Amino acid sequence: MINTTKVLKPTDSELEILHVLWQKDKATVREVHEDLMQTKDCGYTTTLKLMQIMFDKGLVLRDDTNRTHIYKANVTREKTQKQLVDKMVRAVFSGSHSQLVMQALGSHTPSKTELDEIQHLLDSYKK
Amino acid sequence: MINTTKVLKPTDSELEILHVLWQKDKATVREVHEDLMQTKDCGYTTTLKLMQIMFDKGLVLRDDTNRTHIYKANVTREKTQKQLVDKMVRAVFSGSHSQLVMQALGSHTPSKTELDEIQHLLDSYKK
DNA sequence: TTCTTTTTACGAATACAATCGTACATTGCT
DNA sequence: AGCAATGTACGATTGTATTCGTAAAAAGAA
Repeated sequence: MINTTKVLKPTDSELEILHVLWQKDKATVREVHEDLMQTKDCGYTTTLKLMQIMFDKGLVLRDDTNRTHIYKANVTREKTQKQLVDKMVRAVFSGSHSQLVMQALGSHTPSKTELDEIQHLLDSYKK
Repeated sequence: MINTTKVLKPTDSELEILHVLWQKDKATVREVHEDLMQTKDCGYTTTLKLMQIMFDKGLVLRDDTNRTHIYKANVTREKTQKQLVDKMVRAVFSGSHSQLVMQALGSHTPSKTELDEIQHLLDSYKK
């Protein structure tokens, strides 16, 4: 039996594309590329190639019924974030989640709303 | 005038070495290697080469007075952690620190002590 | 139909991280 | 002195991420 549940860790560029797909739900290469161009500068075929690689890896799905393929993320924002945070906790904070929390909290003042959200989560642990 | 204040982002392997150096303060390649071998498997020259690269990058300092060089971290744990967390916040959480906090907090139950630490930091923001 | 545009597919170049092998110098032991 | 062990330097290899150029097919415009 082959293990097919291999972890799919997106690279930095792949993450940029996933952000667009998470936001748009479905999109063509052209649409993703136009969006990316707002913040980064690269050729159309670069975006295309990346999305093809992501398809090979299983990071995205695509509908190739028509000539212009429609792409869709095949990993959720939440799972991906959790996966990358866990990796960072292990590599940078020797496995201590709360050390990361302290660092992230300490380097940026949260707004009132954010403060409340975090407090609420904290309270749920206190019981 | 050359800009010498370039950001030094350690790679995963370099980070492993930095952890050892942060813990030991000063160490030889041999000492770092022995330590690393507890968790990873690679040859001595691999560790040596990595530490030489880190020296070239300015990530570590070394005393080469004697044949056996003594290495020392040239970046602090705190600055490095902050730098990597900031990068992750940008790449994975679109710049929202509190989103990262929520994710890190939500995926792992903190101990009583950790809870108190976080609460204390939170309280300092509430005023 | 003919020319241009759009799109996919794919090979190639470049850059960097990580690993190792080998050469050579120094140290210490017999 | 002779030899093994230890250490540094450095080139070579491998793998992966990123980027781009080019070819070919399909679609659309003139």
